[in-house]
Amino acid sequence: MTLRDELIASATRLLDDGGPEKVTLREVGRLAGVSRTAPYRHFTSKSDLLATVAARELDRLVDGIAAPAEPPAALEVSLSAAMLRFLTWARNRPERFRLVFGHWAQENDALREAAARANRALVDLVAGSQGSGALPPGDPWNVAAVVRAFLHGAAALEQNGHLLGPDRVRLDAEELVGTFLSRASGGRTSVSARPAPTR
Amino acid sequence: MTLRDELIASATRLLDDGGPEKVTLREVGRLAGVSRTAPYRHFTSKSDLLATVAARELDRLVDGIAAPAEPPAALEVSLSAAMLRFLTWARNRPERFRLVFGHWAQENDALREAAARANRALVDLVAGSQGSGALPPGDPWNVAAVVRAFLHGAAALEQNGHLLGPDRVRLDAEELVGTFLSRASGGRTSVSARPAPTR
DNA sequence: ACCTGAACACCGTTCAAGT
DNA sequence: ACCTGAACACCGTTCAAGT
Repeated sequence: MTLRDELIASATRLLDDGGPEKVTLREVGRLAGVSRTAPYRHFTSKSDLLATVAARELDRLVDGIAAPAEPPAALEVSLSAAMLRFLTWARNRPERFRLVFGHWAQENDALREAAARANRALVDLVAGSQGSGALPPGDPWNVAAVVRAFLHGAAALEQNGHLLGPDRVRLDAEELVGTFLSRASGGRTSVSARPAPTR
Repeated sequence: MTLRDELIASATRLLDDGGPEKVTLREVGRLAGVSRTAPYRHFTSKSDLLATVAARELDRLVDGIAAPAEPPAALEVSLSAAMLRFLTWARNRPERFRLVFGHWAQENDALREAAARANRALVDLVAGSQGSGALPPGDPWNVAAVVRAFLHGAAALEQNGHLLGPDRVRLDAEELVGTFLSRASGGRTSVSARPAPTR
């Protein structure tokens, strides 16, 4: 394991522990057994280090979510399962979710590439679901963007406590997936499968 | 105008200019013609100051968006117009959008109250649209949460550059509203009204 | 009651210097 | 080629002291 990888691992641990502001280069270096300026030989800045963490996590996420089910499932079930898996990930790794899908002023090549790959995987799932009638027809990029927006918002609002029901009861993001999909399909299907837990 | 209001105005200006990290208490004080520790007589911390800015902006937003149209419009047009207005606000005031709907660890009373008010306004719009058939039936809190999640995600992903079409063309959040609403209503209506610009 | 100036404990980043 | 230690220019926050 190279020092670069060690630094990424340390940064990820600190991120999970207390968000980006807890990821100080001093502590990252200390955890890797190195000085506080050593990270600058491997990353141009703290922002660059975090972008690398984000890119790695997004790649991992796509691998975990887009993996074919065992045994192979119908495509609309795959879409629903993928959506639920995404929400589970966002809930279990809130800091990573916020980092990966947060605000990136100057973008990192690896992160942009990972985002494009994630998008393609979703478009494929959506197109498949349209073919089987679980989603209505229409430009798959547009429909995928609606799905993506819904998922992102559900995860973000749940974390921020903005997903309120009557009397400030917090709503469950997973429950919304059922509402979303049944409305989107015009009542043609109703899916309520629970996802296998992501690692 | 009290010093407290002056500090809020200064903080808002700095926020629009360069995000929360540009809102330094030193500069907030300087803009208000006061020392850098003076804000601590009016806010317990920088975070408390920002929460107050967020609460004010959210109140303003609800007033601007939930205002009855002139002349009065059908309810489903109101919902569509409100959604488009929200997206316009988020695009024109990206830092305020991120602040208001960002991560709030220790919540502020005023902000929580403003969020509840915004939620109620949306639930009313959704319930009205269900009554006129523009949205399918179902628990209005659930349907409103889906609408809210979609809107939040569309605004956030557009800002983050994650809303990609084929060949990395950036998709238009407003276009997605049409897709979202026509799918949600099961093709019963198709709305494409453009909103009046928010100030 | 409200404000100030100095001070404290942090940051990210740079750079000359070491091996 | 890679790492270090000191230094710089910032932060938020505290606190004794002023009016």
